[in-house]
Amino acid sequence: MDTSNIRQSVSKYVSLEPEEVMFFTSLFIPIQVRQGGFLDEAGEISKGFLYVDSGCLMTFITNKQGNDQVVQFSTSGWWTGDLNSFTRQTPATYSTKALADSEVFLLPKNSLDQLLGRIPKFEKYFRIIFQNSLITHQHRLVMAFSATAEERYQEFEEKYPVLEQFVPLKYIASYLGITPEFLSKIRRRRMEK
Amino acid sequence: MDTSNIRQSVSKYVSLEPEEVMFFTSLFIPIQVRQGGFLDEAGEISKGFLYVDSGCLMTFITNKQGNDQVVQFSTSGWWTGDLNSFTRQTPATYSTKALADSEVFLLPKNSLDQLLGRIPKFEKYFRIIFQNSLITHQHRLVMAFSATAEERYQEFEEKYPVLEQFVPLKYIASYLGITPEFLSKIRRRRMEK
DNA sequence: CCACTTTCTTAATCTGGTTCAAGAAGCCAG
DNA sequence: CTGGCTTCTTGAACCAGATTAAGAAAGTGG
Repeated sequence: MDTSNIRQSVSKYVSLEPEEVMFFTSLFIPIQVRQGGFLDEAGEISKGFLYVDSGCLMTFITNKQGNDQVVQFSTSGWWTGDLNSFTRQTPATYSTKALADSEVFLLPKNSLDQLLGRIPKFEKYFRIIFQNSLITHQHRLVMAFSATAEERYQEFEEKYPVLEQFVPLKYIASYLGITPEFLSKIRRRRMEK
Repeated sequence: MDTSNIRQSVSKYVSLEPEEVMFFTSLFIPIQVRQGGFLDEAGEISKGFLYVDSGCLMTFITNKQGNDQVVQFSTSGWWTGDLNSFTRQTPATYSTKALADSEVFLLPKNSLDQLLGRIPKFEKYFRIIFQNSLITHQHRLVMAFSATAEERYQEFEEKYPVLEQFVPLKYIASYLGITPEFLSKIRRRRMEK
């Protein structure tokens, strides 16, 4: 499997020596997963942190009522996984599955520890990854509380036009924090205008 | 102003040489702020990243309807600020003000850049800070979408018993994503049981 | 210690979004 | 091509929480 995508992602923030590149790419476990396949399952300890090379994943939690609540969609170039389970090696609350045939790099906990120990520059890389993700999450939280479902849907469409092509609407509804029925209603209201 | 609190926070994740401690403490600007005072204001470029040494701050956004939507409360040992404005030096969307007389360390952008350049160990420190904050935000998002206001209030009380002592209820309501009137109703419902 | 402002509560009414139920439309696997 | 599964839509009844308005309580500054 080709590592050019992830190497480029890293080189956007830190520059590496050739032997460092060799080392870091050797730590990843490449995984090919078919649509519907799972990469991590709630209840088990997270297998690792996940880099999406191609395809699309969703990370979600199954709540008490038995509904899947989408926490994040991840397309190529994104990291995902259950951070808490991963770092503390405790049973995961989130599951991650493929919404399309995908190519993923899995970075197990001890590999990340090795990586950070040997090439501290990766601390910077992940610091920036987490920082950006944090900014996004803060924004989503504000939107969840102060925007209507319709406004959230509109922003979603503008931000992730590609996702709308192939992600089932019920998952988009879940990501937006509404029921599929209501998303349907919003979409119709739209068409009528 | 005493830097022992923040030095301890850093030493929890990275160990520093004495001269490194000297350097990093020299970069912070200590600020004393009275209850109600502002540390950052939406529209302006963030003055810096904020470490709360004592007291309590709240970071919030004023939405179109003119209501303050609380993004975060920060008590001693917490970092806060408008990360996006801070890193990109663009006008802030969030404001930060003191909910009690507070002692704060301000770390301006160029000081942080210097710090990370000279002592890369701080990349690790902030990587962990952001990572933990991200985990918390993901959880809050899930709760926002799949728990009732009452459940969220209960969790808030369990997690931040101290905050409830002195933070005005209207801000707690805002943090929970509900109106003060509804929080009032929840509280009464509680008492009656 | 008194006016003024802010916070908190209560109650009535209203609404964005849910729930339930059922049909229509896709989408495979055999 | 077809039977069965999952997704999507529609509509009616319903509910969690918002809005509006008004009074009570608590700060706070002069």
